[in-house]
Amino acid sequence: MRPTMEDVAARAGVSRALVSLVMRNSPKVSDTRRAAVLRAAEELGYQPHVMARSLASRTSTVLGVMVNDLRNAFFADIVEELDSAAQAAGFDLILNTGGRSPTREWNALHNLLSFRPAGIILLSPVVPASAIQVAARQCPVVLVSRTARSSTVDTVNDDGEAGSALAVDHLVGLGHRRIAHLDGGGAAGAAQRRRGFEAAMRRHGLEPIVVRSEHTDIGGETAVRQLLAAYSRPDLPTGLVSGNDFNAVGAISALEEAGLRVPEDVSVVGYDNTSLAALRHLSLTTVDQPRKDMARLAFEALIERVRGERTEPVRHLLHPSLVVRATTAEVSATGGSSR
Amino acid sequence: MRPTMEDVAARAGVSRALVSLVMRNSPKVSDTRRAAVLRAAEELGYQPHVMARSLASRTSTVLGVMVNDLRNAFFADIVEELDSAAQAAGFDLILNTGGRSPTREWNALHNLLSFRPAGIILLSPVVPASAIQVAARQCPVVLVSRTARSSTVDTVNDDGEAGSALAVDHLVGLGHRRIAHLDGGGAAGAAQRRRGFEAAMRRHGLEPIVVRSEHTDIGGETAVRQLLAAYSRPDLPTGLVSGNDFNAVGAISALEEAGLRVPEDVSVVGYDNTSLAALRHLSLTTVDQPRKDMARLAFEALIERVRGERTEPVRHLLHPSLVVRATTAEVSATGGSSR
DNA sequence: TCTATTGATTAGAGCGCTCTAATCTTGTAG
DNA sequence: CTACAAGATTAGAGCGCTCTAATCAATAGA
Repeated sequence: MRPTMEDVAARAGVSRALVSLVMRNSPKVSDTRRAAVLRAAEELGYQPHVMARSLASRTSTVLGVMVNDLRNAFFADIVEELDSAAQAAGFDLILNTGGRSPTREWNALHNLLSFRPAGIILLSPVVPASAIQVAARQCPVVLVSRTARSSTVDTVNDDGEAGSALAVDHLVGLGHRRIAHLDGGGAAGAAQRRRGFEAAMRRHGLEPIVVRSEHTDIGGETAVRQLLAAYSRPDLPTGLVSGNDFNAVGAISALEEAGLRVPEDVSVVGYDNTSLAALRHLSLTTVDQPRKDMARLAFEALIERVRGERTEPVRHLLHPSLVVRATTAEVSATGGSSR
Repeated sequence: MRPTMEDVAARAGVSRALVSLVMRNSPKVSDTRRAAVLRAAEELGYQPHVMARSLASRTSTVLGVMVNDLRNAFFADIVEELDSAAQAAGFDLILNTGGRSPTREWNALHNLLSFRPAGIILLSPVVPASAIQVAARQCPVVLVSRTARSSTVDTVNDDGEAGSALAVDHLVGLGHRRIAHLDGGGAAGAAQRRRGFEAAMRRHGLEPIVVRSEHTDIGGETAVRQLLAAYSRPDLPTGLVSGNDFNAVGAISALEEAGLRVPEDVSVVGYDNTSLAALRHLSLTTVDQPRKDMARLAFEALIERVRGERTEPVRHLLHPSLVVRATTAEVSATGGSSR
């Protein structure tokens, strides 16, 4: 059996309560006793039992994190950042996945709640708002990559409309006028990105072209094939704004397969600035969401609520930035197409 | 305050103990009472408090998972799989990251242990064996992608030597004779992969060429440049076995930059079969570690220990397989080089 | 010398649950 | 009708800790 506080107390010749004070760094302990307790604890290899502590103190150091899809590097980055923030602040992360299914996610959420965590962060959840509301009644909840109306939950999002606009402005600045958006269908944030694209195009007095697609490389390929079938070469869009990086990679494949060069014939912009985009082999121009900042803001918002320092909801809308790499260039003299 | 068992008991007009039995699906409860309790619980929105439960029962449903690096899709996949296995078996995952630093990892490990978890799974840990031993004295420990001698810990690894051999055999079968390995330096499993490469080459009566590199795309680029500088074109290796997929992608970039075509002039094989390799744009021939199986075996091994069904250590060494895609081809008639 | 006063220490209740052992109900056999 | 086994229910201790209030020791003031 692992040593308990009682064991340490006995060995140090003090009471359990004193050991408790030492373990919590209370200032009202004499140096002599503190040293004795610390030594006894060391000798026994004692470690406080967080669960017992949390039960007795009616407070929790546990933060629940639900990730919609860990495989998505975007969330993995956020989780890493949350983890280090939590560690620094003395909190422990409990993590689980929702597997993109509302049912599984609902289960996962329940599991988290049964720990009576101090707070919960949901990364791009797909459960209905009512489920989130249920959770919010039990502890502070922060949503990342998902909006909410409820005044009891905070949200952190990137401004998808601004992100798409960034991409469009960049392409227009390079002389492109026929620009298409390969949209992400029902994926999180896809609608925003599409709206931003359309608005930006209109602002430039251009006609937005939208191809329904998906946030996968296959989706990008298929969409480009559709584009190739629908337009004669001289009329083909010279600029593509993909819903995300995977989609962009697929689009590039299909373009090259069709004998079109990137960026000489067609420029392509991705979204998310995943590690994929940064690969020199691809060197994808893409929109970067400030992941670190998003994670940090989410964490801070949560902690503020946990500490009861704030009751007003907070809505962070972060500004993305454009990372220009090698898949975009000035539209060519020939009109950027034909051949 | 959230309702407790006492509240449910009061509302259902029974004792707390009875509620406890119902919550644990005990068969020795009359249907009438069970229904009453369930209804009361429902009405109050009662949920058992896992921590209190674990404290009282002296058992834990918590499994600790430490991930060396979540950003690495390989581990993300394993975690996802572990999560679903855990959920199915009624366990909860507590996760944290070591950030590839032994110190941070040691902290993370301590945090996990302070939950008195039922067991711990370490994914490619970098802490010293002694630290693992300390953990193993507290609860069952399973190591993934790391070997151990201690009889109290189980391990799950892929057979890196066999994996490299697979790559070599494939290339030799395609007629390649000058084959180089871009090794992963100090990365986990890199030594094994190199040994496997060397052994396989010798088995074929060929001289192994090893370039010290890293498990990154930059590493792959640099290594190929070294190769290009060291060999005249006709003598350049026609086959490359990279330490992992990232490295392979970097290698391909550098080759193409130098005017060499993949796979016409040089064939390249990666390792890990990350989602990267599967992108049609890259279509990288690579060695696949059976991640799902690895996760499942790790979970099973842990649960067996947790349940006390086994005390003998278990050493799973999984056989990788080769996924042939588009970056390898028969060595060309011209000798596979020059020009 | 005696009482405040301050700081250090401890007793003891209790967090929400489980578990053992005891108690209460039945149903059934004698 | 009694006795008793089997099943259903509950009392109560206790898991490892925290927290309040009480106790104790030591110094200072009168």
